[in-house]
Amino acid sequence: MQPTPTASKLGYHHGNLKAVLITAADDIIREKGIEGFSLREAARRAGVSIGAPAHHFGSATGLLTEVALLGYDSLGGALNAVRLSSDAVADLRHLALAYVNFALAHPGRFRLMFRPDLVDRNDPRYGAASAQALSGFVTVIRRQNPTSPDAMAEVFIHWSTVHGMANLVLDGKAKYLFDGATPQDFATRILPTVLARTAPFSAS
Amino acid sequence: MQPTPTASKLGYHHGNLKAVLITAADDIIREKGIEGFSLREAARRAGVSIGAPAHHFGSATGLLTEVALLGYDSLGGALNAVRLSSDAVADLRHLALAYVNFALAHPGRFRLMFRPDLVDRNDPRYGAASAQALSGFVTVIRRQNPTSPDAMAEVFIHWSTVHGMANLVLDGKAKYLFDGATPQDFATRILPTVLARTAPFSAS
DNA sequence: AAATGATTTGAACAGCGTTAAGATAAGGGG
DNA sequence: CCCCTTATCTTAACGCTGTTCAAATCATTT
Repeated sequence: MQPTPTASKLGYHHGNLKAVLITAADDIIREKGIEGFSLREAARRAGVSIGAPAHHFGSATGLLTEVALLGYDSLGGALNAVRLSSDAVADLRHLALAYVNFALAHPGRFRLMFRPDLVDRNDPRYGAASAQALSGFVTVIRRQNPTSPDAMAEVFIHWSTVHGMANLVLDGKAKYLFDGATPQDFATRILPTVLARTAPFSAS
Repeated sequence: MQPTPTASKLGYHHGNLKAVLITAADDIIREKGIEGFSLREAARRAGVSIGAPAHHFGSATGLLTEVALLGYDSLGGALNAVRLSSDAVADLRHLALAYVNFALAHPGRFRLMFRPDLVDRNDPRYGAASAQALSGFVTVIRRQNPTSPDAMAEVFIHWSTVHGMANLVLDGKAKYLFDGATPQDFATRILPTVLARTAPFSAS
């Protein structure tokens, strides 16, 4: 089992404050978005004093970095949940759909994950979490074209496209192109037809 | 000439406070990024009291919205400065290059432009500014395929790709794929070769 | 039982955006 | 020319924020 201390509730030391603060922060971000987050509110929800988080995370960035890492895990989970076929083009479309849907389903987490001012990019776990989340794209590209020396360029292009779509939809920019479409419209109706228009990249 | 009042300097009313505050805010964002901005510092730089901006902009969002609109203008200028040829694929690559280079050259403005929590998306000028900035993409796509009913889908795909690239490079994510490449490396060396791999979309 | 080390508290500090009441200047109409 | 209206700016206050640090508390080892 986890090294969960016996005292899971109150007391001067209530055992797993660190974990409780992380889920509190994640809750706030889900409910009110990144801009609604504050270190003090996280402490309040954890039922602890305003100075307590500093001991575990050093600063607000430290706590938010944990939430962001959690976000990369869940994005990786969503992408790795798509069953790959033998059709690379179809696979890439499914991955794209999963990526955008993740952003729409977890806007707070998604936005935080790509806010360099709020997370510690030097955390060694960060690169690993990023790479793991993208492993699906790498797998498909590599399988489609095992010999290409710059398969990473193709991964980057695909990542850029889906990441750009996710951001533009999330920011409400798509409505300027697709007259007044809501994000929900977009995910269920527009995006599949858009993705159907993407062409496979020219094989090298 | 502009209705610039004679008193360009001090005095209880120093005439063009509104314009001065906008450029002060733009300066701060260029120097210290969006997170380094504060309404009070903008007031300080304009040599005016901390409550003065409220009268002209209502809130910090009001001032930042002006800066963002200025950003859309400059982005539009950069994109409209690329000379279009008769080769649609080449044109799209040049537009992509200009888009990413704009983001790298003006990271503060660029980030602000896509921060829905900091700008007033309901400002009527906002949609117009967005559309104008993208007009280059629309022109090229439309010319390549005048009859397509959903040319907007293709515009959206291109916009997504370049917007995603700009964000990923700006956030330092590209280094995970292109081992330790700096943003400068990326703009001058990597991006052109990456763009060379993008394929034209299948004509409908 | 005593000492050590890890947690948490509580108070303080500087900075922030916003608000409202008052001071100041500019301009128009008698 | 003077007064009055209106726009502009100052000043002070409120509540919020993240960070820091000495003191208090508890768990654990010695």
